[in-house]
Amino acid sequence: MNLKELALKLGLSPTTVSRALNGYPEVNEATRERVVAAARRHSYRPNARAIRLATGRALAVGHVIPLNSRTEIMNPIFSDFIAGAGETYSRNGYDMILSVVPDDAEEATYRDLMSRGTVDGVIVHSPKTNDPRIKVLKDLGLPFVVHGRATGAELDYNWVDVNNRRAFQRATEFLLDLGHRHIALPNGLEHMDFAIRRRTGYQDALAARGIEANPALMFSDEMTEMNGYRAAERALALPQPATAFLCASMLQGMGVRRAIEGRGLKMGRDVSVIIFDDDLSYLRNGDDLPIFTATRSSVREAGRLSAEMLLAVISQPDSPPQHRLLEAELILGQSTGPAPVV
Amino acid sequence: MNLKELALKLGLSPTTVSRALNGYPEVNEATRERVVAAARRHSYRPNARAIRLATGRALAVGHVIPLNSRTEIMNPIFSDFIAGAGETYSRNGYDMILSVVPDDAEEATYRDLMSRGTVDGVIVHSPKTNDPRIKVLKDLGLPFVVHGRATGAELDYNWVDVNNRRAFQRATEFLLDLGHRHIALPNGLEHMDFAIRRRTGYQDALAARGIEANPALMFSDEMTEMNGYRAAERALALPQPATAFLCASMLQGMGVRRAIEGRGLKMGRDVSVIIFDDDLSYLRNGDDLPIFTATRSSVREAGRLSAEMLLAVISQPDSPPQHRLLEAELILGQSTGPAPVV
DNA sequence: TGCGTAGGCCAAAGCGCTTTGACTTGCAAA
DNA sequence: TTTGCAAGTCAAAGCGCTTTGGCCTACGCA
Repeated sequence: MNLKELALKLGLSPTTVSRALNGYPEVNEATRERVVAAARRHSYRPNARAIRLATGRALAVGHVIPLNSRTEIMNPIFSDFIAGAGETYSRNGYDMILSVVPDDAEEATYRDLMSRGTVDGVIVHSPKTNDPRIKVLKDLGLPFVVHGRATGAELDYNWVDVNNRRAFQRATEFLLDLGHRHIALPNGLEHMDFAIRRRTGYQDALAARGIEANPALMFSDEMTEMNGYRAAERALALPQPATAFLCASMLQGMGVRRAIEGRGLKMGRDVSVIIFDDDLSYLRNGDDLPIFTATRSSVREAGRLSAEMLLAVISQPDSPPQHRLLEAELILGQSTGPAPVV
Repeated sequence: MNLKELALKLGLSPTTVSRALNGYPEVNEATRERVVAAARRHSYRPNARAIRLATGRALAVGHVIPLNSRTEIMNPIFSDFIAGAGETYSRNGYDMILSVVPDDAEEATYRDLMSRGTVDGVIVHSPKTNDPRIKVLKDLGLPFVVHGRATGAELDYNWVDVNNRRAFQRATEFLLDLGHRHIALPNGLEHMDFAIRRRTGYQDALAARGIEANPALMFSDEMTEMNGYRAAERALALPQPATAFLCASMLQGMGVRRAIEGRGLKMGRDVSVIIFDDDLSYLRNGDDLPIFTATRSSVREAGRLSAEMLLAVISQPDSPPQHRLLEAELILGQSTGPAPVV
C-alpha cells in the first residue's frame, strides 16, 4: 500500500493525501480525518526510502565506534550510552546507524556517511587530546556532538561531558580529609581526554594540600579488572603502600578489591577505594547500599542528552555551539574509611 | 557531484556511467577506466538514498535491542556481538541500524522496519522460550537470523548458537571428576532460552552419575556480579555447602569469587569455580593465564557469523533455514581443583 | 452585479539513482 | 552486396514520496 494507491482509494490526489498526513494547513479538516482513518485502516506506512530521497534528509544519525586496532577493546560504557541515545532517536523518528570501524578508518567513514547522505549528523565517541576528527567534521559541514571534550582543539564545537576534573578533585579531597596521604590512581589511557582531566583533578587536590603526586602511585592503562588488580598489587607492595585508591572505572575497582582481599586486607577498613561509576545497567554498584564510594554520573543519561543535542543541531544548523557539563555526584559506600594510623 | 554531473563532464550518458561503475559487462573497458578515473578524481559517491529508492533495497540490517522495561538492563555481551557483526556489514556495504525499544514494543518495531522499507533483514537477540517474534517475522516475510534458539518454536528458522547444553554438561562432568558433589549453578533468568539449555546440561551430567540436582544450589537471576555474590553467599552457608560453582557469566563468577574470598577461603583450593566466558573484549579472563577455568565461546565471533548468515539469507531468500552450532572450548584456569576431602 | 480573496484541491516536476528497451555501429557470415 | 549479430551507447521510465505553482469554487464586500 503506497501513497498513490491510498489516494486512489480515497478519490483524492497524492498531493492532498500527503499533506493531510503530514499536517499541512491547506487541507480541509473533514478530508484530513477521512485520510487519516483510511491510512490507519490500510495500515499505510510511507516508504522511508522515498521520503529520504524526496526531502534530502537521511532521518538518521551515525555513531562511529572506533575499534582500537591493537587492543580491539570495545568500550564497556558504549552499550549504555547507546541505550540512552537510542530512546531519543526512536521517539523522534530517527534511525541510529552504527559503524564499527578500525580507528584509522574513522575519518574516511565520516566522509562516506556525509557524501552518500546516509546520516544527518554523528556522535563522536571517546575524544582524544587534539582530536583530529573535530576539524574533519567541521570541514565536512556534518553536524556532530562530541561525548566528552578534546583538550587542545582550537575550534568550538558541541559537546556533552562530565566534569571529570571536579569529580576527581572532590574524591581526592574526600580521601585526604579521611587522612589518606598515599592515594593511588588507576586511571585510563592518557591519550583519552577524560583520563587527563581526571588526573588533573587528582593532582590539583593534592597540590592544594601541598602534597606532590607520586608517579609510582599513578597508573594509566585500559580500564579492565585485570589492570586494576595489577595496579593495586604494585601500589600495595611499595615501601610506603597506598592506603587509598581512586579508580577510573568500576571494573578497575573490582580488580583493586581483589588485590586488597587477596592480601588478607579489608576494603573500607584497611584500604579505601573510590571509583568512578558510570552507572552501567549490568554493572551496578550495589543496589540499596552502594558497595563502592563513588563519583557517579549516568552514561545512559549522557547518551540521552547527546542525542537530544544532536537532533537540535541538525534542525538548526546555524545555532552557536552548545555545551553541557554534567556534575558527578559523590555517593558514600562501604569502601572508604579513615586512613589507618601508622 | 552527482551522477548526472559526472556524466556531463565525461560526455557520456548517466546510464553508461552507472553501468561502468557498477561493473556491468556491456561497457567498453576503455570507457570504464575513464569513468572510474573520473569518479575517483571528483571523489564521486553515489547517493545512498537514491540507490535505495531505485533498487528497492534498504542495504541495511536491523538489530532490535529489547530493553527489559522492568530492569532496564542492557545485555553486557551486546557490544561485542555488535562489534563482530558490524565488521561484516561494513565490509559488504551494509548499514547497521540499531533500534533500542521497550521489549513490549518489539513486534511493532519489526512491522515498522519492514513496511517502511528501512531494513532488508534483522538479527533477533536474546530469544525466549516459545519466542513469539519468530512467527511474527516469518509472517512478515522479513529475513532474519536468531542469535540463540527458541525452544518450542515449531517453525524452522535461521540461527547461530553455542552448544550451551554440551558446554555445561562437560563443565559439570569436569567438576564431578574432580570429586565435587555439591555444585552450585548461578544461572541466568529461566525465560531465556540459553539458561534452560545450560541447566539441562548441568542436570544431565549429574543424572548420568546418579546425582539428583539440588534446588537449593540452583539460582536463576540477572547475570550480575551482585547476583553472583548473593548466590554464593547462600550456597556457601548451606549445611552442606557448595564446593564448586558453575557460573553462567564472568560477572557472576567475579561475584562468586568475592563471596569465597570474603569468607577467607581460596578459590581453586577450597572452592572451585567454572564460568561461561563470552570472551568479551573488556572483560578478559586473564591474559596469558586464565583466571577462571571456563567454557569459552567468543560472542564477537558469533556476531560475525550471524551477520554473514543474514546477508546470505537476504541475497537468497528462498534458501532453506540455516543453522550454526558453535562448540565452546573448555579451558583450564586457576579456579578449579580437587574437591576438599571432608 | 462584479471583483477580490481565501480555502481546498490537484497536476506535474523533482529528488538521484537503476534498468528497460531501443538505437547505432562495425564486422563476420552468407 | 546484403544480412545478422554483437558491442557499445543512450533516452526515458520508474522507484514513492514532497513540494511548487496553478486552478477552481465559494464567499465577502463594494
